Amino acid sequence: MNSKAAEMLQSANLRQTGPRLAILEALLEAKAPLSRDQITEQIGNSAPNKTTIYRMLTQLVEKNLVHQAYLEDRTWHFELAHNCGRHQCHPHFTCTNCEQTRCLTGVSTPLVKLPKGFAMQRQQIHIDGICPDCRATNKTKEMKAF
Amino acid sequence: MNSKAAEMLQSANLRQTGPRLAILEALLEAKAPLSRDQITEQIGNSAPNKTTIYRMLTQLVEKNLVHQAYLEDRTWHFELAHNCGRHQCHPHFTCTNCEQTRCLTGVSTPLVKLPKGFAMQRQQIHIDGICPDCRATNKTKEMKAF
DNA sequence: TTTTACTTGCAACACAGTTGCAAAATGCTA
DNA sequence: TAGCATTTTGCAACTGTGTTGCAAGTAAAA
Repeated sequence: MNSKAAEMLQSANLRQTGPRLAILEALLEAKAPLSRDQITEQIGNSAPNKTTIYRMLTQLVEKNLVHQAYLEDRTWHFELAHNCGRHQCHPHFTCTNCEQTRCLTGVSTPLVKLPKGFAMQRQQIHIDGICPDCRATNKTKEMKAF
Repeated sequence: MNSKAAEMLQSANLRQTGPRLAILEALLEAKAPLSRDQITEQIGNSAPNKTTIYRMLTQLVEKNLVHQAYLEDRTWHFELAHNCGRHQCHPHFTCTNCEQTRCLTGVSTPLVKLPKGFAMQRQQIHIDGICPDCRATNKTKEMKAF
């Protein structure tokens, strides 16, 4: 039993229900941002309806417990709001070969200096490239010309 | 007549057709990345079918004449590949009040230093916030808490 | 002008995410 | 503990961007 999930629900003033605990536990175990589909898969047979998952995630985002990023495969990905600064999360890296997205939590990422008049709420950095695994095994389908 | 558009088609080895010239001219006139819908609107009555627009944009992206960004309103936005470095375009700024996206071509944006083993192909920076116009007129629907 | 290959438009489709509503679960109150 | 108001859930139908297959149209080479 993961009581961290229960704690988080309590701190967000949300009722403790099976579906909610399952979704939070999936996010707690994840090492990268998960799509709705990946959450369903991770939970398995007892996974809640997709509508429920989206609604739950929306609530968690509102409570600032979860961050969402919109990736180029046209799906939202969700992750717990750990390791995130006031104005930005860590950067995300998507491998153009294996198409996995991972978090780069260790790298330094200065905020862009905006021109006068602009007010920043959030800065997101997204990097495409080849991940170490794919480079090592040299299984790249095609090295795009860059 | 915009002969720049014709030139671009020639350099890309693409036949000169009405729809193609119209799409390119729309992009040439634009001051911000355009969605497919905005391109249609800009061209007006004689706008090509949406399938044609998507196919044309895909070709232009392959020829590296156009860059595309996937914004949070779930649509691709396209702009000419001007002012773009080898590994990154300028950052994009989306106002959370008026929901307009604009290019920040003047700001300095260092590349993130990736951990060992990662190879960068492209870095994209996206910033959410309030644009000067909305701050000046103070018409913000709601200032999100940040 | 003829021919060939490329382009276009249409209709049908795919698919992530949303909405309305009725049924079920939660937890508060008596 | 039983009853009740409120929240949560699941289902089905829907929305809207973007894609695909195919037949008809067009550019430009021969």
